[in-house]
Amino acid sequence: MDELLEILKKNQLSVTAGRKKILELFLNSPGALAHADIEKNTDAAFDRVTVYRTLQTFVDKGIIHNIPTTDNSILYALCKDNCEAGHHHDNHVHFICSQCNKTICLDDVTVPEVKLPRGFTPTNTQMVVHGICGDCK
Amino acid sequence: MDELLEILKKNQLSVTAGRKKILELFLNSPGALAHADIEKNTDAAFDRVTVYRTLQTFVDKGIIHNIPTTDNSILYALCKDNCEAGHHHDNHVHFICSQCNKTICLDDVTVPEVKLPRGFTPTNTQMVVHGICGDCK
DNA sequence: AGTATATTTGCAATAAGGTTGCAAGTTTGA
DNA sequence: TCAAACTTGCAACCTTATTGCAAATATACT
Repeated sequence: MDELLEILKKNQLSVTAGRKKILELFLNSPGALAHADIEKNTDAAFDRVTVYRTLQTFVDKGIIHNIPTTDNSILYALCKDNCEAGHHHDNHVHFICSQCNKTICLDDVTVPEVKLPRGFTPTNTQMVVHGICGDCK
Repeated sequence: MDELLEILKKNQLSVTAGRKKILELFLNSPGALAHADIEKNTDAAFDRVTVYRTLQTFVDKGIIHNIPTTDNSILYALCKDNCEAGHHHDNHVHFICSQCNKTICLDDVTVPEVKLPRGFTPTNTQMVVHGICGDCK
């Protein structure tokens, strides 16, 4: 069975053209995508609202997760491991290239633990590294 | 001399009511502030545009830095150390409390180094820990 | 202190990003 | 194939952010 369909089925989502296309974009992208990237890559075939709702649905189901950014934008990337709804395992480091501006999931680089001051209880840690990626060097 | 004035002078900024008030807010806040927080705490005495421009000026001068967030908002916090324009040293961890929603600079917790895959050159790393802070426990 | 220059502010208009309600269109499963 | 459930697109709306320009303010100088 096609990987696309498999993912949608597994998450009990009905299969629509929009969801297939957007999920395909994520599967073919090495890094993260913003709402704007998706609109661009679909030639505006889908309504803005549909894209927003599809992304939200995917986040809710644990298919994608979002990445913190300093500028006012939301980036989304595939959850590589077995994320389930409401229970993510995206404990890898994200890399943002200052040159090409791409965001890449470093799936093999795990976020290290840090010792927090007394009283603080961590539940989830995110790490974003800025720099120059291999392609831009 | 007043700390407020000292900071503004040191950065060659003319001293205005807005800049004084906004800088004062940061000096009195244990954590990060969003644009909205500032508007709220100044009783809208200053135009929205002025607040945006003041924040941008402070970032440019290295007085404050911004913190990456997952939701679509920009948070700003004071640079504690000797940041200069274009050259920041905010290598500490940020903590966001899931309960009270405050963002706190953990000035004593340094961002650890991570080993990146071949080809990647880091320039700056940010780390955000989500969890429950001491006050909310 | 008074004044000229440079800087900053506020307003209005505009743009960008995101959300909601609802009717029409699709998908699913019997 | 058909009905129920879900998804989409449209329109309207809201929030957040940016820009140009004239009025107001701060600074530096005499």
